Amino acid sequence: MAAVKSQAGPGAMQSTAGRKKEGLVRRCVQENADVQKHQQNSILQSSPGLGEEWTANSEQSNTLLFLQSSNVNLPYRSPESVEMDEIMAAMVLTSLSCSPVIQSPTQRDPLPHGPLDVECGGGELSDSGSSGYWSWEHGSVSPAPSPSVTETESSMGQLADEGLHMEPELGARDELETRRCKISSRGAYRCLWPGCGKVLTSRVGMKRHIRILHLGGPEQSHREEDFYYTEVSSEEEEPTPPSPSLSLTSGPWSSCSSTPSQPTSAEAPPSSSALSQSAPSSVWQIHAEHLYQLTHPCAPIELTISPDSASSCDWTSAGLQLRPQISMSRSRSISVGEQWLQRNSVPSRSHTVSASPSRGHCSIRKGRGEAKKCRKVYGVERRDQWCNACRWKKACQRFPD
DNA sequence: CGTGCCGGGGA
DNA sequence: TCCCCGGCACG
Repeated sequence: MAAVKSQAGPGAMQSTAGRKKEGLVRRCVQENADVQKHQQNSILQSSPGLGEEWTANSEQSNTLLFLQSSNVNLPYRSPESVEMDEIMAAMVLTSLSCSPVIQSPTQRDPLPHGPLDVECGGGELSDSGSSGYWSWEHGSVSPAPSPSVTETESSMGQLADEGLHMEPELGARDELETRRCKISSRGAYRCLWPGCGKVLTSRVGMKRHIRILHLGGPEQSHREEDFYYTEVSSEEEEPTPPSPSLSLTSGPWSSCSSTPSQPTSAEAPPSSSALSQSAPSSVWQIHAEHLYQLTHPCAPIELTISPDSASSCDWTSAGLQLRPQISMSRSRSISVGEQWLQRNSVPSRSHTVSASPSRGHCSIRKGRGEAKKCRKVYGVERRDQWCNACRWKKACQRFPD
C-alpha cells in the first residue's frame, strides 16, 4: 500500500505526454503487483503435503512469478522485489534451458536435484516445458543463458528498465519464433478444443480439423484455428510437468469456475487416440480452459485475494500475467489467439470454453481512487496548472492512484 | 451531481 | 502528436 503510493511520486511528476498510456496501464497493474504477489505466496505456501514434488515445482513457480512481473508491472514494484524476481527468473530460465552446471545454487530455494532430470535432462533440451526462450540456440555458448548470477544482478537495473517495455512483446514474439523453429522439426499438434484432445502431426491437418469440426465452418479467420491447437513435441509432453502449473492454478480456478464443467475429468476426449496422452491432453485442456477463463474478466482469480480493489482491471491484467505461464507449458499461438479471442469474444461456438460473460459488463474502468487529482487540488479555475492528462481529461499523471 | 477518465475525433 | 470533449462510471 504505502509502497504503491510512494512510487507514484517522482515518476508521475514529470508529466510528459509520452507517459500517458503507461500511466494508465500502471494503475491497473500496480494494484495487481501486490495482489498477485500475495496470491503467489499464498498459493505457494498453501500447498500442504507435496513434499518433494513441490520442491520440484517451485522452480516453475518462480518462473511464473517472473513472467508475471516481467509482463507489465515492473515499474511499480519495489526495486528489491523486482530484483529478486529478475534474479530468480534469470536463474530459472538459465537452469531450465541449459545444462545444470550453470546454475548456481545460491539464492535458489528449491533443491537442485531430482527434478532436473525430469525437466531438463529428459527432453532434448529443456526448452520445451520452459518457454523455450533461449534454449533453442543450443549453441553451447549462446549469449543468452550464460550470464552468471552476479552478472545478472549487476545489470539488473538496466534490465528492469528495458525489460519493462520490451519484454512482454519481445518475449512473446520470441517465444513464438522459437517455437516455430523447434516445432517445425518435429512435433505434433494438439487440439485444444475442450473435449477434444486430438493430436495430429500436421499443422494443416490440425487447422482443418479445428475449422471443420469445431469452428464448424470452412472459412473463419485463420488465426482462429491457430488458437485452438497447440504444438507439442512428443517428448515434451511427458516431461512437461503438469503438476506445477496445475497445482498452482487449479486451486483458485476450480473454485471460481462459473464454468459449467471442469473439463479435466468431466470431458474426456471422445476419441482419444493415444492413451498415453490422455493425461497430458487433459492438462492441455485445462490450460486452454484457463486461458479462456483468464480472458474473461469474470473469471475467478481474485477469489484468493482481496476483493476490494479488484476491478475489471485486475482481471484483465491477471489474465495477462498468467498468460506466460501457459505458453510456458507449451501452448502456442496464445497471444495471437487470445487477442483474437478478446476481440471477437468467441461468439456462438462457445462450449465450455465460453464461460464468457459478455465482456461488455466488465468494463475496463477502474474504481476511482481517492487520490486528489489536479482538478481537486488546483480547482477548475486553475486549470492551466493541471497536468496535461487532467487537462485532456485523461488519467491524471501527477496524482495517480 | 461532481469527478475521473475512456474513447473518439479534430487540427 | 497535441488537444479537446462527449459520455459514462463511480462515489
